[in-house]
Amino acid sequence: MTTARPTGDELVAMLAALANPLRLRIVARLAGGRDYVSRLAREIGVSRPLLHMHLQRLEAAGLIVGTLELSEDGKAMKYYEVADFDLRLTPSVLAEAAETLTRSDPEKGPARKEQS
Amino acid sequence: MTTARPTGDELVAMLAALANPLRLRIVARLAGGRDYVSRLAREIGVSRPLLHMHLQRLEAAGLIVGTLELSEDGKAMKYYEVADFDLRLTPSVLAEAAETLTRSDPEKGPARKEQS
DNA sequence: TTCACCTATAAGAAAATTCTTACATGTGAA
DNA sequence: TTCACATGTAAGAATTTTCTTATAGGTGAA
Repeated sequence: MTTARPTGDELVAMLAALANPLRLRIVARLAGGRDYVSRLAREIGVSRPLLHMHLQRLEAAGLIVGTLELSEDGKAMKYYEVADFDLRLTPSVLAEAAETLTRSDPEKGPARKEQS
Repeated sequence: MTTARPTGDELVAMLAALANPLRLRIVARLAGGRDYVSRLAREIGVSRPLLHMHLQRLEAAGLIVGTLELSEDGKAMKYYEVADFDLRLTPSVLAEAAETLTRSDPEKGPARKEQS
């Protein structure tokens, strides 16, 4: 199971990734089984470039995982599947996560980019 | 406790409301006790109009509740406190929520605004 | 009256997100 | 070769979100 105690920044990234109807439907679809990009695009009814962007966002947040595989007839297929996450959101959980936020903190100067 | 099974749209609104460092810190602060707008703005180090906007966003999502009260010396004070929510995010929970999404569904036409 | 508090909103700049269109690569089969 | 698949990225438009600044109203006390 993925990170039950993410840092504040990680949590924000996860929430932001899920806070979008299309991405929520993508996760829902993948929860029913792994799938590759082109097929997923057809099923959901979205252009491939757009889906590609959303998949990257979800993967960056650690909510899905992609694997590049070769099909029997030699085509490159990128399969995605959901990560087995389990997040709980309560006021106290959020309060704890907020303590590890590094961005947008007026006290410490805003949004220093983390380096490499 | 607030809505353990929100609709897809409600869930997206909640996640969007929490997917912001400043709003996360607002919730964290209120988790430690109720507070009124001006004081909260000073403590967090944000302008009042900006805080006002974020508070509205959080309240619209049902994560905090505001009450207008009169202080002893007759001033209007708007107190906010956290709602007692408890959300669990797993692939299957999200899959279920996604079924009740009304916006951005290519099949049914995108994002019809709900009326009144 | 003027000041120090409290509330709220509007207007516009700035920045981030979302989406489209176009392009480039590769494979196997007709 | 050309077609039908698969992958990916880049550029710009359109939209939304974030933030600042300015404005307006209220109370009580100096």
